[in-house]
Amino acid sequence: MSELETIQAYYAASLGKDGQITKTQRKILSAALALFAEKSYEEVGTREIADRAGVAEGTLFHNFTNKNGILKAIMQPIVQHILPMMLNTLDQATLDEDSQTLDMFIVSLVADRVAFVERNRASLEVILSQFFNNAEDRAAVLGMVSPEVLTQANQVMDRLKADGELVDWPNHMILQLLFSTLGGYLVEKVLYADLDVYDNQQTVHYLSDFLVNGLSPRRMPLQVD
Amino acid sequence: MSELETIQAYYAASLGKDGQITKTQRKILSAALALFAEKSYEEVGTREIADRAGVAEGTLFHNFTNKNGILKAIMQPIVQHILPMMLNTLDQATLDEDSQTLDMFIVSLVADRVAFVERNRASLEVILSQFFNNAEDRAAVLGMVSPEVLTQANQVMDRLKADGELVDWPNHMILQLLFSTLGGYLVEKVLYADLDVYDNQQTVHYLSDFLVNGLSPRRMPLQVD
Amino acid sequence: MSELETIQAYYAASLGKDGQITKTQRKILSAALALFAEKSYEEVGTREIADRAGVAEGTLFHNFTNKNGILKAIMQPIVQHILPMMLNTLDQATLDEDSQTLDMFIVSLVADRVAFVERNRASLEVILSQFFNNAEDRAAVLGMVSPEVLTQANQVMDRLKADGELVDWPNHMILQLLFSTLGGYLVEKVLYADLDVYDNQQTVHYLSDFLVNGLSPRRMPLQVD
Amino acid sequence: MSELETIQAYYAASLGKDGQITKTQRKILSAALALFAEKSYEEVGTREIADRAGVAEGTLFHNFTNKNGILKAIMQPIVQHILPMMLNTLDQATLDEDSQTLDMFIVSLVADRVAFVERNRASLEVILSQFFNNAEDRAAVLGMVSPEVLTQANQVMDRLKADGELVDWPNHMILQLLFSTLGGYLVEKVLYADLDVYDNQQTVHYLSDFLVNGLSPRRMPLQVD
DNA sequence: TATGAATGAGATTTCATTCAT
DNA sequence: GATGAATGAAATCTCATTCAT
Repeated sequence: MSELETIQAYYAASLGKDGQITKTQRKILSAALALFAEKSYEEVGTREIADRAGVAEGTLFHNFTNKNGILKAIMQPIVQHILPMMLNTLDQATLDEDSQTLDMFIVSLVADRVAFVERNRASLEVILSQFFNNAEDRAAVLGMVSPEVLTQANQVMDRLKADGELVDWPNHMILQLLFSTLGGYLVEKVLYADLDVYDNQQTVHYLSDFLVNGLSPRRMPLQVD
Repeated sequence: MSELETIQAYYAASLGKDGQITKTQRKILSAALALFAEKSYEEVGTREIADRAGVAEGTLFHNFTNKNGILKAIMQPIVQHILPMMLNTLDQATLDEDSQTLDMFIVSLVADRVAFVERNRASLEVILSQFFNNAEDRAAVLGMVSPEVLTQANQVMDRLKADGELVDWPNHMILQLLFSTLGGYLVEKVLYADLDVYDNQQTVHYLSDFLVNGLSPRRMPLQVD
Repeated sequence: MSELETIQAYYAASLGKDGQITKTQRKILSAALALFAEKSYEEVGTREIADRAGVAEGTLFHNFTNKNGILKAIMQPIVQHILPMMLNTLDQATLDEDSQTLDMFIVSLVADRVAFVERNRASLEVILSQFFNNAEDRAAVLGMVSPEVLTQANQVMDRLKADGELVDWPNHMILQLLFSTLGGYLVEKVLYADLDVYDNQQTVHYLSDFLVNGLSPRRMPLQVD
Repeated sequence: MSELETIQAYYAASLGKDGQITKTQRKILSAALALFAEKSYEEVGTREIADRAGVAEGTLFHNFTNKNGILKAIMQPIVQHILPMMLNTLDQATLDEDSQTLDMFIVSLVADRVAFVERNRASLEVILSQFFNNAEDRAAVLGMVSPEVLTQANQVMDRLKADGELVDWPNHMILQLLFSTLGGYLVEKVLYADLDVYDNQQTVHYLSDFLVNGLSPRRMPLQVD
């Protein structure tokens, strides 16, 4: 949970010489992030970004190579950290204790994700939009799932199955259901920032409980004809 | 399941005078659909559509008011039918029998959705992309959920809860989990058309079982601290 | 001498589908040629070309891929024909008669070149300018001298030397002197279109005579210390 | 031959207050000269010059009024000295002795030019390029030929003609042929710096011999029909 | 109905130049 | 004197749309 700082904190790493982000760059990124979240990347013009940031249009290109460079600077930190982070927790779970149950594993996983979404709504909205609109960006996001991490995830799932903690379905399907549940929460949160009906603790409870029950081993499998 | 025809079938209704769709219009819509699915709406030019359709650029504007009109013609039938359809099944479920269980309800719901996604991959890819990229289109899609339908859905859920068939969580959260699971499947299917690992029957089984178990009433709720 | 038509005649080959050059394209090329000759390629804007041609700026790009495409369309016919043409005459000279003298060879060579320059002053001005300013264009022009043609030229010179018609210097140097004399005439003509002091016949006489005497075998070589 | 120093030596005169050129200015001019020779004036940006010179972009404008000021500083010394120099030799020739022959006159003329080109290849490449690309710069170069010098040149030619040393053609044409031969050598040298086939002494011999024979009085004029 | 040349507003990007530090 | 971030005008090019044929 220590790694769940705000995305803004990562800007520094990808910009400026010594990890320093200048005031101007912050103004530009902030304006661009707001606009990209309001509309879409394609619908926002560089003029508009410059105006909102209170700088000249040329200044954008003095600080970023491209209009696309601005987008990258917004996405990069998330793309470079969100998935590793999500999968790092998996790692933790593996190492912690052999006797770990599905409960504990899923609860900690969900809690981290919920907190992260909560803190980075705007950036995630941009990423989400790009993910579905731009094949290249999609590839970038998905490319973060390294083979090793997948192997690790599979090991965790296999162990949980062997321990009788996890339903005996293909790992691929289990992952899909896990991502669906978290992704659905993300979408809800990102698109309806306004209506914050439930508090986070409640949300963590619902999502975790749903996943644990949905993925626990069955006594009697359901019959489909 | 009777309503699960291909989207293309709806084109006629939204075009031409008397529900007739001309050969030219079909060529254009078909080319545009393929291109919008390959890239994104913004990245596809009218020149490109005309080329692929084998007509002149001007012809596009004789048959559709706008470039956007082409997109609408592609989305409209889905947007006007998919959600009503999804909620119609809810309706069916309500009316059928009082003694219905969560099992039966969810299985039929999932089966219909899976079959529909299977048949309309390309169109759904376009809609999905637009949904996350264009606030207006998103509103259009979401606007389809009429208050009456929501009322209906709530009634079903309330009845299932009263019958001890459904976990006693807020209806809003239950719907979110339902849509997440189906949406996750949609995304997987739409983005990875290539890798068709599991057959549909299997998929219906996994999704349904996951939902039924996840949404069944608990004997002992999970503890979160 | 039959090939010395105006450059404009070659435009057709490099444009339009069936060798047809449209009215609009002619207007654009004509305006661009005039402007490129007045100023330089870099100093002429597309707006300016469009204005002078009496068309919209977009029309330029409807008819040519690039601003550079316009330049190419102006240069291409010359580059593709001028050097082959110049060297064709060499070919003629070789084939015509064995008994040919340096006199006859040079006179026909010079006469053709002079007529050609006379007719295509503006286009040649553009080419000349590009030749000295753009490495790529220079390569294009020089690339026209195919190895075969060089071989041919060398054969002619070797034969003339053997016949005692040509000074016994390296072929490379003889070619340089030939091109210098013709090139100097070209520059003079192109840069000072106004002052047409001498008529063409006179010019042909001076250049030819200078070359013949300069390149005839020596009785007594000049001493340099 | 005493005046054939390197162009760099003239920089001092046109810069700084008292003919002093600072270290920074030298760095800038050196970088700019290299770049202008590699590409063309228009294609080289101030950023690029600054980078190559190892100074800040702003420093360029502290030392030169303009980007164009840098170009001028490079060209000025040549333009202000090369032509005067070339014509000075004419002057020398005139004054030296009455009994001078065409031979001796041309040999000394050519030898000086060849040595000069040899030493100032890069600067001359820039000038050559500008000469054909920029009307203003061309005027500047040509403007250096003062009427007096022309008069002087004409006197030399007239005397040589009277002495039966020079062919009886218009002086204008004789000058053109002289410049063509030297200019052709310049172009060859400047554009193909790499392939240095012949040594200078040989080159001087060829060029001089060619000019002397080409410009000696004829016994029997060539017939053109 | 279909065509495709023409349009012109608008988008991104470059670049010489300024100026506060 | 030197710096380099900021500037904004101008340049090239794209693209949905119109309209005469």
